[in-house]
Amino acid sequence: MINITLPDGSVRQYDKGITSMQIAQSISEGLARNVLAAEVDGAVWDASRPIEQDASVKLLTWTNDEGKATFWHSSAHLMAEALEALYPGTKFGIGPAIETGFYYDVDFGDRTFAQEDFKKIEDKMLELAKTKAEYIRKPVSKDEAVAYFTDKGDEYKLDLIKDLPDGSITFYSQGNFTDLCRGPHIPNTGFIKAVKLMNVAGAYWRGDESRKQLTRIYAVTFPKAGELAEYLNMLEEAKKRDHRKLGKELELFAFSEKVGMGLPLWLPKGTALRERLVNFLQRAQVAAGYEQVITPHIGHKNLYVTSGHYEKYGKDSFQPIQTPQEGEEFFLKPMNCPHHCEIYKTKPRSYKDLPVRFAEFGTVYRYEQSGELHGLTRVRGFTQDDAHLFCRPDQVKEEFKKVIDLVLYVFNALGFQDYVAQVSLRDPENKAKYIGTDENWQLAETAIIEAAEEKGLRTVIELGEAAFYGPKLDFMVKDALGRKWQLGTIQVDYNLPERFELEYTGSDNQKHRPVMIHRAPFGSLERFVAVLIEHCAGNFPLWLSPEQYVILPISEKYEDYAKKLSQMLNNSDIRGLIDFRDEKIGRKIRDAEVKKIPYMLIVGEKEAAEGTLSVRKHGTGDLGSMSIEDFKQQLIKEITI
RNA sequence: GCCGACGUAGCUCAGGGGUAGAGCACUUCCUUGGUAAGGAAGAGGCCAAGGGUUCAAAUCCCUUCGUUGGCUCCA
Repeated sequence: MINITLPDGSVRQYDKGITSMQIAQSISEGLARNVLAAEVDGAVWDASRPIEQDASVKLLTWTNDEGKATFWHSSAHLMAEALEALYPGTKFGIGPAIETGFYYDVDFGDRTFAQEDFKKIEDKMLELAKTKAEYIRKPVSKDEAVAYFTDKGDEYKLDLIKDLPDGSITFYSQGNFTDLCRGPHIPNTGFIKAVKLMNVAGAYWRGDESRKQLTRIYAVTFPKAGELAEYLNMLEEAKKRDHRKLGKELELFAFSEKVGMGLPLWLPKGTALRERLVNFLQRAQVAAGYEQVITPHIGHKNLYVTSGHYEKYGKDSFQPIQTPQEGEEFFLKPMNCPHHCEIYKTKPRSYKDLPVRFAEFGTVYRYEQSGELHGLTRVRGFTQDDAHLFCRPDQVKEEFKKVIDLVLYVFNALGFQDYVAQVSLRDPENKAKYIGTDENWQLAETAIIEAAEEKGLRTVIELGEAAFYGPKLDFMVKDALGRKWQLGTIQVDYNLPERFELEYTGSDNQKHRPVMIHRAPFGSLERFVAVLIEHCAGNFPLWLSPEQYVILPISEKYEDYAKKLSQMLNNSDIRGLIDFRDEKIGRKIRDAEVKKIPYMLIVGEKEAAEGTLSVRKHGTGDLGSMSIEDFKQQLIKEITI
């Protein structure tokens, strides 16, 4: 007999070799029907795998993330089986579960594969699922594994096996399909009730640009047909908040083929929004001891030779601007740091002066790969809310904490709750590729981790993700469609102070190198506005809203009153417009609602006579009538942040 | 940059070898109205650009540009 500890702490006794599925059955039939896999002493196992000794067991169902991942991973095998049945000779790369669903990288040889084939594959998968084929685990020796895939002619699997130690290799089979796989899997294919292929994409084998590109098929499956419908519906809803769609509808920004790809045009309303964000941050930065600076949009080649960017990015960036002067070259500035370093050098600095903080809303240009451009989140010309802090090594942590405070202040003011702080550190295996002394890195990495901890940030640590010049902390958020974007960033830099030979005089009267911290709470105004649009689905906080009200006269008889009202509101710095169109009030309200204007002020005979206004709030409805003064006060209260 | 999809009126889209359609928006007229679309008429397009096949191309083929889903990249 062995002792099985369940998550509630209870201990049950079973015969040696019991499976998680049998444990589930001993608890209830209903539970057994839903068990997909089990966590045994922390590792996820097949529900059918025998347990040979005392263990703690957590049964996994569709409601656990691990259960879902197992379900989707098994679905990937099912899809592979369907592909093999429909297209014999298909070779398979890897087919993991992802956040929602799974993919499989496959090589169809010369056959082209397109979305028309989706239906056929979905049908085949459902057909195979109905057979309730069991997923069978089989440990194999390395030789056996090699023999099987050599015989099958699948070089990708062989490539994977090459790196696996003998004795750790397992195969999983279901129906007519056998795959190299560590597992675990769901009990049988019958659990899979709904299938949807999402899209196809090219993906390099093992993520390496120099290797062959395979066809990656993304799909998602569910244990109930209704859940698929729900999921597709959710995707539709998410699309409605896509910043590219809302940006067009709300007339915030546009792109023009003639101007060039990835170069956003800010329309009047978008500009109004952006300027308010700029003013907001500028005020906060002044309060935090920053000094505003301005630098040109181009810089001499030598600036970037000194900074090292010329060597690293010269060929892959916008090409130099020539001048009538033979051999003279200027570059569009891809970042503001080198300019700010030169500002630092305009005079000798003492340790008593540090830290100094130079802030600039600096527009930069980067030649991003064409396939990378995406709405406002990835563009070729954008404005960073940049600043560079120059401080002593012993000030890094304190400065870091202050920057975190500033970022959190910005995020709070705009209602961002859902973000993760990603701390990017050196790859400990490969310290050679980083610049700067071991001691300084140690100091900076510790400072960042401690600062994040002391500020109570939800943090993930990524080893090897640091820039070559220093560790960093990025605030990551997700867009409406679940894609992750980096907003705020704080980076420590040992490289540029070195290259620009920045110094300060210490209390010992010796020259020392300052540490440079790059930081941008928004990241870039473009990306921030994009994420903000999606975050609030276009319903901006009142203080940011391009129009705060629209006056809707019942008929043209009340236009004079509307103008008077608008004048009074404008005098109190409340902005908006009047709908003079010859339309019925119902129509004007509808249009204002669609345009997401926060307040609709309806004025007619009654209001004009009493000197009041009838207020309707976007998305809420009629608030009744109130005096002009009351409305003004209410708005001013709401606007104050 | 690579793989796939797409590009028709300002917007959202239908059509599809025989020289273009809807709804909304726009203009004019009627209507002067009370909390999410009043009525009528009109105007608007080299069907992304270039080349080819054809008696005939918006439609089929090729190239380019742009958009888009991924991959790689992201100072």
